[in-house]
Amino acid sequence: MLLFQIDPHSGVPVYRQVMDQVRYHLAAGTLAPGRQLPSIRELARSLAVNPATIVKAYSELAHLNIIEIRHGRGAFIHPDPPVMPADERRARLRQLTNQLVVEARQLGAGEKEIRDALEQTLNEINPEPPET
Amino acid sequence: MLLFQIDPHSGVPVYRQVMDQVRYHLAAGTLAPGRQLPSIRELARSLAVNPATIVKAYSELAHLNIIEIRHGRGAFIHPDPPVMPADERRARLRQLTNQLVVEARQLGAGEKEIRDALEQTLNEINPEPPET
Amino acid sequence: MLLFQIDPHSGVPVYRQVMDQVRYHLAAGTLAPGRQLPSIRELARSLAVNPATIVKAYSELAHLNIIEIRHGRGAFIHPDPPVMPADERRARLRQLTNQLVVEARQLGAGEKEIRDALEQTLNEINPEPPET
Amino acid sequence: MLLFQIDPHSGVPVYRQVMDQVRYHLAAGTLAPGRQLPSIRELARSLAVNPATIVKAYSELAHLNIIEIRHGRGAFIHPDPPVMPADERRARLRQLTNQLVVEARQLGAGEKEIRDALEQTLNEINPEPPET
DNA sequence: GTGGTCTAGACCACT
DNA sequence: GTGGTCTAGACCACC
Repeated sequence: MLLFQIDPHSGVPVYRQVMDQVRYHLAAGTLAPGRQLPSIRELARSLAVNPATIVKAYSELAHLNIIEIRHGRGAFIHPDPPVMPADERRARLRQLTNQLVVEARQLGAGEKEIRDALEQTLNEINPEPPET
Repeated sequence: MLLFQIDPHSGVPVYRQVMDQVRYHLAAGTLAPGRQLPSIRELARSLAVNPATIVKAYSELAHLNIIEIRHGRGAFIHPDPPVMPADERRARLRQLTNQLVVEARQLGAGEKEIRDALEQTLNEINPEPPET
Repeated sequence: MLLFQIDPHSGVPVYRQVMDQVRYHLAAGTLAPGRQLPSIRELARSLAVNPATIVKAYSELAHLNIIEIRHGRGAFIHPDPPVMPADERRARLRQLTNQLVVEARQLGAGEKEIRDALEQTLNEINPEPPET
Repeated sequence: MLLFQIDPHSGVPVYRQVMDQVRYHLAAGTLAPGRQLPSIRELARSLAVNPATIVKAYSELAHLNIIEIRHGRGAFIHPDPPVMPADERRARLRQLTNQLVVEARQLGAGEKEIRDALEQTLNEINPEPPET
C-alpha cells in the first residue's frame, strides 16, 4: 500500500507533487496530525528521485506549518495545523471554486455535472474534517 | 471594452494569467464565440507587459483551439469551441474538485461551506453554458 | 565597492550569510525598497559559490517577504516591507537584547561597555529607519 | 532548584539550548562560579531528551572553559571564568549589537525602542557582572 | 539513524 | 537575459 506516487512526466514539479500528496493524505485522514512521515532518504528511494527533491518538498511544507521537521528525528505532520480567519478562508474558497467553474464551463460541463463531481469527491475524501 | 487584470507579483506566469482571463470571460459570457480579442500590441501596452508575453498567451490559446489567429486580421474566439469526450471531461472534473476539496479541508472548511462557495460562484458566472 | 562578501570558513551556512548581508544593507539603507538585487548567476560568480546556494538564499528571503522574485526579471527588495504588531516586536526585541546581554556578561562586559557598543552600532547603521 | 527549559520545536539544536540556559543562569547570577550543575542523567530525564545530547552540551561548555567536568564527581561552573582580551571582546560586542540592530530595524523599531529594550534586559539580568 | 548544506552541471520556463 | 527544477554525490550536524 503505497502512500506516495508521482508522475515524472506530468510537468508538475516533483517536489510539488510530493507536497500535494502530503496535503491530500492530510485532508483524507490517511495521515493524522503528529504522525511521522517517511524519512527523506527512504521516500527518495521509493519514488526514485533525488533526496534533495524531497528535502525541498518537506522544507516548503514546514514553511507552511503543515509539517514539522526535527533535526535528527524525522518529519512529522504538524500536531495543530494552522487556522485561517473565516473571511480569508471564504475569499480563498471563492477563488478556488472560480477556477473550477471557469475550467468546467470550458469543458462544456453544466451546473449539475459540476455539483455531482464535487459530491463524489466529498464522499471520497472522508465525511468531515476531524472536528475543527 | 474588456477587462483584463494581471498581477505581476502573484507568482503565476503572466502569459498564464492572460490565458486565464480570456477563459474566464469566455465562461462568464463576456466574450462570445467569434468575437475579436484585443490586438497584441494594444493588450501588451494596457497591461504594461512585454508583447512577446501576449504572443505566447495567444499562441497557447490557439493551440488549445480556444481562439483563432487570423494573420493580419487579429485574434478571435473560436466560433465552435473544442469538445471533450464525456468520460475525459468527467475525469478532469474530478481532478479539479479533488484539488478544491483538498485545499478547502486544509483551510478547515466543512462540506456545507464548500458547497455554498460553489453555488455562489455558479450564480456569479452566468447560469448555463451556451447550450451544451 | 563590493556589496556582498562571505566567509566560507565561518561555519555559518553561506546562504545564511547572503541573507544576512541583504538584511544588513536593507537596514543600513544601502539597498532601498524596490531596488534590484544582483542576478543569481552574477552573485554566485562574484562570491565564487554555486548558483543553487544563492537560489536558496533568495528563496528564503522571498518567503520572509523581504525580497520579491520575478521570474525572468530578477530579484528586487520588496517595495513595502512586512510590519509586525508593536507587542510582537517588543517581545522579539527583548529576546534579541537578552541574547546580547547574556553573551556580553559572559565576556565580562559591564553595562556601560554594552551600551557603548550599541551606540556605536546605531551610529554606524544610519540614524533612523526611513520614516516608518 | 534550577530552571531549565527547552523547546524541541524551536529549530535551535537541543544541545545548544542547554548551553544557552547554563550561560543564561550564569549571567543572571542564578548559577555562581563553583556551583554544581545537574547530573547528565538527571537533566536528560527532566528535559525528556537523550542523555547524549546533554553530554554534548556539557562537553562544549567545558571546551569553552565555562564549566569543568570532574570525573565521577559531576559538572561544575568553572571557578574562574575565561577572560577575553578587551579588543577581542569589543569586536565580539560590536558583532552582537550589529545583529541586534539589523533585525530591530527590519522590525521597524526606532533607536529609542532598541535602547529601551536593552535597558529593561539589563535591569532584568542583574546589575553588574561579578566584578570585572 | 535522522536532516542540512553545498557542488557541478544539465535542462527547462519566463520575459 | 532572467529564475526554477533536478541529479549525483560529498560532507557535516543532530539525536
